[in-house]
Amino acid sequence: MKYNIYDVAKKAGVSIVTVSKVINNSQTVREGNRQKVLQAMKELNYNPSAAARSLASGRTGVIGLLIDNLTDSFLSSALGAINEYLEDNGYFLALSLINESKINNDNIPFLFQQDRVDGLLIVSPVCEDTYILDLKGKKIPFVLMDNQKFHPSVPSVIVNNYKGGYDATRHLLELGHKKILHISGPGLYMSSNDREAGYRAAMTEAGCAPYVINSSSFSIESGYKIVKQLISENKLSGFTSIFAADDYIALGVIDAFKNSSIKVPGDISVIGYDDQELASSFHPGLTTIRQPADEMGRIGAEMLLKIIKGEVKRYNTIKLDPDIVIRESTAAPKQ
Amino acid sequence: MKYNIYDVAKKAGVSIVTVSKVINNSQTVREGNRQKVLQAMKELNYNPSAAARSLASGRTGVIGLLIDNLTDSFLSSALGAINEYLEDNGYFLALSLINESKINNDNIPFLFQQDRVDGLLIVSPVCEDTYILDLKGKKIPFVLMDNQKFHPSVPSVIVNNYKGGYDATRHLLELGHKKILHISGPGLYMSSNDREAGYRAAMTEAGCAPYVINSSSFSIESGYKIVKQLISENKLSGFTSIFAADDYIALGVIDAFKNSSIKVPGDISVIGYDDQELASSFHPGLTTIRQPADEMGRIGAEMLLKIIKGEVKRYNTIKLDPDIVIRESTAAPKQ
DNA sequence: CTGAAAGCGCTTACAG
DNA sequence: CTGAAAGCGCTTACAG
Repeated sequence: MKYNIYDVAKKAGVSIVTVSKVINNSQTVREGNRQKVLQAMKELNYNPSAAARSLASGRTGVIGLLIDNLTDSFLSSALGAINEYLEDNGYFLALSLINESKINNDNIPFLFQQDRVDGLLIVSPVCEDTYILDLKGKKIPFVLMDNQKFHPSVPSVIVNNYKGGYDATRHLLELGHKKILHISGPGLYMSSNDREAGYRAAMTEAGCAPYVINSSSFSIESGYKIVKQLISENKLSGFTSIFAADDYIALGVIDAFKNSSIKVPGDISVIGYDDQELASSFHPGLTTIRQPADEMGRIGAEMLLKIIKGEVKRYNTIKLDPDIVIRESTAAPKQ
Repeated sequence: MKYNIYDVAKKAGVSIVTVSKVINNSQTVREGNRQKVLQAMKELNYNPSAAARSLASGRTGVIGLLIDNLTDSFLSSALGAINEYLEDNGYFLALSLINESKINNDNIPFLFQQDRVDGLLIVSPVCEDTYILDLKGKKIPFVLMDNQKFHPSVPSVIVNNYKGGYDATRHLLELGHKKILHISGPGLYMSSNDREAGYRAAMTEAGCAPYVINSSSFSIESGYKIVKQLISENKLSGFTSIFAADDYIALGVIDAFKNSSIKVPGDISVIGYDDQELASSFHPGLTTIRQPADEMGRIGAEMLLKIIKGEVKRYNTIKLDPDIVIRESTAAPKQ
């Protein structure tokens, strides 16, 4: 019941080479023959063997994706775009969920085997240095996405976090806020530092003094705790708005305000970062900075395929700009 | 620089058959030879070609996973367990993100090709009937996980939603609540109906009258809207607690209460379902029913491998029991 | 326990 | 535009 390329060739009355050419969309096949082959393939319900094609051609048709966290709706959205682009181009996606903390030289991910994948997409790595060298040594094509550090010789697509931080602050400034508190993300992440730098630049430019508190993690709990402590120490007075380094922190901040009967945005405005799915779910809806996840996914996948096909020589980094999404959590300060 | 099995055989001073046996962990290799082969493989940094192995053996070593949504922390946790089990057993995971609404006979997912995968894991399908037939026809082994309908002839691992609904209600009853409102999930899902049935059984058993409102979706927004409307129509009075069909609904419910200055659990208790990551993030922490996601993932993956290896003849459905996780959102009713 | 031989199903120069 | 031939790198009976 399972047919091979010889069965198709016989049925179509051509050689297997011609069948192979039809399978591979080669232009050098007479239209009449192409039709005969197509017809035969259909009648036999023929599917070329992926293994045989890989073995003969040296290509696998699979792209590996390394990612350590899927709960993030930003990543999940990027993943959707990647998957779509890849399928459209005849590749398919193999997943490696990694806990980066567990990676070391003895424990190189499964997919890092030359013949398993044609290329690798590495999403939001924290300690990318660990494998960049390994990958380069093995000559496996790869693209970094949403990476923290800048690697001049590695193709990557990242988001302009400086601009995001700047725009978030500008939004608050334009509403009339002057005392704006920034809750920054973990210093481990370049994105945290960039967002903070954007905030500082906007503040300085406007002649306002920056105030920054550091959050130990991008989490609801952390935002909640920070605000609770600020309130209990009475250090919040004077601030009319908060720019949180991400939506989770912002959500925790707002939760703390709700539990303390402080109105958002009536008493204080809050802006987040990422436009997670949750940002629009609670009331008030969270004003935030949207990262172009879909675009990032598509561009990264596109870049990788180009590298694989050898259409690209110079590796470059593409930096995408975020947008602001205005909802209800920000408003002009009370007079 | 890329070596094959002949290079290893020559270096080790044995035939390629012996090398192959070492690769495949065959027991019939003299220990001394095994060591020589292992040594040679190491020195040459040899990796067997996955494509060649697939072609020769007819096995691919990849398991396809069909899933349509990754933002759910329940699924994401199951996925982690699946991934781990599969890697430990030498398989690797190919992902197909599908929008089930787009599936039809002309648009059968990519992975449904006999020679691409050794088997398929189908997680939380809504309209599984569409492909069960297709898959059976193609004789691709598969396991359904967290499926809605009961398919006697299909191996699957599901969670006992009836028991979850019953236990959630019992918890409230035992705290002393009598007027318990249930916000049920979309009727499209079997899980919604089962949870509701569990609720009704517990209520009836306790001699309490059930009250059910239907939520059109498992979402924060929906829970929020329902409660806001209940409050505005003054229909909430009398109820001392709410059992929401999932955590998202519960979170929306609590959010609405916060915005209306109704205290949880002081004025009203709320229990959710799923133990999403978010359940413990907000204040008060949400009491909820935890689904054994890890266990489900591992058992499903295990089942599939057994089927693939032919170790299983009878297909059966495994039903797992959920646990209750008690946090701060439930308490005894006010006197 | 070991190995010679056949075969898995394609693709890729190459010659025509 | 077409096809004969070689080769991709393994696994699997089978015989010894």
